[in-house]
Amino acid sequence: MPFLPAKDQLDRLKDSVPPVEIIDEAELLDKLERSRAENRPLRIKQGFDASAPDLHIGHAVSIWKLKTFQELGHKVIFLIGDFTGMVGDPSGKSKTRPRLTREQVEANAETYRQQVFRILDPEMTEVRFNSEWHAGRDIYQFLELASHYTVRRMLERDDFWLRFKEEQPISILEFLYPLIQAYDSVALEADVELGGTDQKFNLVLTRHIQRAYGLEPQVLFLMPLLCGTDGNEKMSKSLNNAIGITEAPDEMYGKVMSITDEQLETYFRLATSLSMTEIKARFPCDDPCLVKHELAKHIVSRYHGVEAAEEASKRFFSRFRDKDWPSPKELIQSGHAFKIEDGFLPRIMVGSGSASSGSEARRLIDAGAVSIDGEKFTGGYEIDDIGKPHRVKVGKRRFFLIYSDQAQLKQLC
RNA sequence: GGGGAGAUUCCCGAGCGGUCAAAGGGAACAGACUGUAAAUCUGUCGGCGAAGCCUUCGGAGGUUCGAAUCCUCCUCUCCCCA
Repeated sequence: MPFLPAKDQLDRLKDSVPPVEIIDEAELLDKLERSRAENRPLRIKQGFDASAPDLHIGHAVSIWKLKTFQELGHKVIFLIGDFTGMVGDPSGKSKTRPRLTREQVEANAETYRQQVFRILDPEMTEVRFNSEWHAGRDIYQFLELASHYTVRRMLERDDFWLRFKEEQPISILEFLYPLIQAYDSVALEADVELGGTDQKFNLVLTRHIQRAYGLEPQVLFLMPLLCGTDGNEKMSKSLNNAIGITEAPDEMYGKVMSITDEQLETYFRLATSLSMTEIKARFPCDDPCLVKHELAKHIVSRYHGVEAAEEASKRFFSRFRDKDWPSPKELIQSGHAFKIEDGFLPRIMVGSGSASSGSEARRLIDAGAVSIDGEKFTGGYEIDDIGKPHRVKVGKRRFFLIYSDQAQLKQLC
């Protein structure tokens, strides 16, 4: 497949979700020209931490951009930071992050593959691990790498400087990390690297190190960060504000519905493939709820298809607007049916996963969060009539079915 | 190497011998309300078939009728000096 003219490629790359910054655009054009002249795809790299293998729609912002590069005929290198994961990054205040074992890294890598190939084309993707070149390096090579940068410049990085001023610990290892990462681009001879704007420092350092090793520096694509569903922090699984790209349609839909109204337009811009004109046409809007439903459908269909999105939307309406309960059949099919021995509710709730301990279950019951067959449950902690199946609701969105013998289930189906 | 400060529940952070399962805030969960799993208000927020009991305040010992609080040692962090 012949490559498009450099300028056309650049236009495509700046379309849809444009990068916040390209360092440097002229260099990129030059690389694109040469790649076209030599009929050689560019090597487009992005690195991912091996310790947290769950990709969310915030990561997806730049993964979709990788996809665009693939569509233009370039090669994507999906780098998994397994070496760095196995060393164990001590950053993050008090607790040392656990080191990953070889097995965990393998398992995480597999999880990554499953997730990332929902977006990327496996044929044009190279999955690499940075232990390939780091694991066997001797200390001389390592010291040489370390000689290319200074403490002062390292301290320029915002979060280091902040922690330094705040008298927070910074381990030497953390200083070394950006260098280790930077070497990845040397080993891979990357032409372009993508990353969030929060990675700017690390990525700029990468160019410096590539030059030090006699390579042409890679072009950086700094991609915008997507805010989490809470509306003020960057999306991250550990902050519990993330929408995973493999989450079930209903979960995904509901989570999109829980974003704040202020984030609505940003989500349209960063998490859908709609053009700027299409998005602009919707704002300012006087019915955010309606537009949010539209957004939810767009996002769900991006990962699960249009049909699944429509289904999820219908279920959302019936469950939260009309307050319908799922039918027994649905509950059985989705694995939310539990056989019980007796009617002691706290244990039933723990068994069904709707409470993490008996104490929590009691609190939920006391707070009036539990309904059985449509009625708020107020009968203490014991269900009297266990001779027939019951539908149980805990809070707004946890439903399950309980039954005491198999024959009852058959009747329901 | 010397001197000083500190480590508290998911996170931040008060507590400095009994009234401590530990203030306050954030997160989370629930209830009410709604246009929504937005916003707002209210409540809950270690475990136990719940009477009472058990386990938690960096780790290990000790003092005391009684320790998150006092003592000893250890581990880790920050600051100042070298």
